[in-house]
Amino acid sequence: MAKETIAGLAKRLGISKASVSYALNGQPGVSEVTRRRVLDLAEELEWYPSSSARALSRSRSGAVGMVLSADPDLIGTEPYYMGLLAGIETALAEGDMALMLRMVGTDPAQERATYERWAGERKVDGVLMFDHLHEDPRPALLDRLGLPFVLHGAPERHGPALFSGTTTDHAVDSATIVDHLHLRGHRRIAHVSGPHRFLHEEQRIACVRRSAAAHGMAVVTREGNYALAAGHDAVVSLLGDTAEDGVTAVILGNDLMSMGALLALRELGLRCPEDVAIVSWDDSLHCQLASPSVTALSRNPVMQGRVAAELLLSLLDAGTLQTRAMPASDLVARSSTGS
Amino acid sequence: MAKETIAGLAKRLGISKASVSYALNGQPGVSEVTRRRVLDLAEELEWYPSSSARALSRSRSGAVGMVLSADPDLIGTEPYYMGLLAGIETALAEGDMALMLRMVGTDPAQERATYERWAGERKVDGVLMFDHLHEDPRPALLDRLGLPFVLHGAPERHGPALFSGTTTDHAVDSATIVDHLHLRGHRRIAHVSGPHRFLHEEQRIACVRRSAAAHGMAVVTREGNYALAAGHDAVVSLLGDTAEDGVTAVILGNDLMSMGALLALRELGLRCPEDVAIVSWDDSLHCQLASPSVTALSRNPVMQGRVAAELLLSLLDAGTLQTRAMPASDLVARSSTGS
DNA sequence: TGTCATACCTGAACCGGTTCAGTAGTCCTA
DNA sequence: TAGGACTACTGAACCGGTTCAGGTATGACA
Repeated sequence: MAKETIAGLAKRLGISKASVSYALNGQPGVSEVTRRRVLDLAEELEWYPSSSARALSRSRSGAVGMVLSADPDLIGTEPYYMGLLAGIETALAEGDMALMLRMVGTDPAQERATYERWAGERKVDGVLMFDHLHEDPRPALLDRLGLPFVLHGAPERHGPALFSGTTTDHAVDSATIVDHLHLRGHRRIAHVSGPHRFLHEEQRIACVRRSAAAHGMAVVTREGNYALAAGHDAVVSLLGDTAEDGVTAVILGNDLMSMGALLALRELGLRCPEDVAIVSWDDSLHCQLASPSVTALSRNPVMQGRVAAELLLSLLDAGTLQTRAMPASDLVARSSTGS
Repeated sequence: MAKETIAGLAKRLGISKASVSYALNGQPGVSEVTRRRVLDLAEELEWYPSSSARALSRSRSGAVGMVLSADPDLIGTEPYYMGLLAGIETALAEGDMALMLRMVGTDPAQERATYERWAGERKVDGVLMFDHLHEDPRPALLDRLGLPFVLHGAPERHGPALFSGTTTDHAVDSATIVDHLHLRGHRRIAHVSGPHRFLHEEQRIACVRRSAAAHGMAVVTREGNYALAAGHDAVVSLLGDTAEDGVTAVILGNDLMSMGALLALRELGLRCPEDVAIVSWDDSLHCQLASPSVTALSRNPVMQGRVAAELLLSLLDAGTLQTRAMPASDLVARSSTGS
């Protein structure tokens, strides 16, 4: 079947292309009876607007882009991103926007090159980004490129927003975790964070310190990279032969490192939660299924993705910069803290 | 900065748009010195072709689409798809194609509506699909819509291919699993498959039966839906109070159901692998981390995604229908079968 | 009756590329 | 020296929408 076009519809109805366009887009300039005739014919012939023609004349691509940077072989292990993606996609679909996905390696230059290309080719109308970095070059880059964006996990700021983004109150989340441990009698805890280059990890570290200090608790910190082995190694270094300080609880930056921590405890002959308690800063099926099951902060990635996408949509069609605070996360108490 | 266009380049160089276009696309019709001048200027001005203009005039969108149908809240639990996605995306990027992702619920009508829309709007040049269904309406639909596609997990066919796709030799995979169990002394096994509406599940059931029969082993089958609870419930029904037959090993259709099976065994007070062995038809971190760790068929989703995407690329630019057989999967022997 | 506002509609330009048909100039060959 | 082949280039049409400036017809009002 040959594709119908606006010109085709116009010819069949004996009217001009312009009228057909006005009718189809609900714009004034056509009578109700003409509009109906156009709409009926369009439906009958299964006419759809050509997305590229529309993109060209409207200078809007109708798509937003998202770059996932991670080792392709490890990407499947992060359920958090899949959840985000699901939330993002449902919100975008409601706003009639398509999602363009790109996966690149861990080299940050690739992510930036992708943005440059997208902007140059006008392939996406906006971009969703994650994880604010220390001295993050990306906001300035995107501003220079004229690409609207939303940063999921933006720093909290007082005063007017510099860009759209979602924020998380790390102080509340930290207090939730630390209080939980304090209540269970822990006085010396460890915090194995993700990489320090992520701003939110720095903030978490500071907030955990503050919350602990308020209870008179001591904190040791280690830097991990979110991989299983990092959690494992950190725990070995904290609690193995060379350890001197009596750490009785470990907070780990994500679910994978928490799993690594459990493995390490088993190797070291330490019982969980009797000897050492474990808390994960990210919930997932892994935390539920592990034995012992792991107490975790539940962050609801689907909802977060949805909110981030909604921010982007409103930025795109109203130009309103805004930040939105994520609701505080709930702690799901499980066996690893003796609950 | 105002966007540069081909017309702008042409004006600056004092030549025609046509020459600029030829020069930029490596087409004949311009002298080498002109080509260089165009290329140099384009680089200097950071010119990129407008994707929508190009799409319009070439009648090619430069994107391929993929619909993931699943409950948004459960999508994160299937690492297999994330791996596929990663493989697909890297292959597409090499072929300079963008990936358009759409997530819909479990209603198959939504998937079909998406294809209709994509075809009507000419938003994608082709589509990647998964999981051949019983009497699958999708190939016929896509043919009618004129949308090229690749079906990952197509039925094996003798004779010319009706469409492009990847195939898996379920007989080999089944034999791998069944032989492994036979070798360990199991004579009565259970097979908890995924939903029968998937063709590959039917084939797996038949192949397991055949492999088992060859060894004189008996097989009981149950149908699951890939969810944790399904694996749990199936095992309870197979091995709980009401069970009569002495099943000593259970094959589960994916990693989640395998985890459910482990939970059920624990509840029933059965030891794994001493009382009952478990094999998962899909490997993942869950299988590695479970205790006992679960013997699983490793399917390498990243590679599979890559192959599927390559098939689509060659279909799009050469029109060659082809099917490609996936290499046989390896069985990763772990504790759940006493390895 | 003339003037004006309004509703409805149209031709043409435009978005930014690709591509076809045609022109001029050069060189080779008979 | 005419003819043909080839190279380098150009103007214009085209892809399929959107949108602007204008053109009629109609009715309201003075």
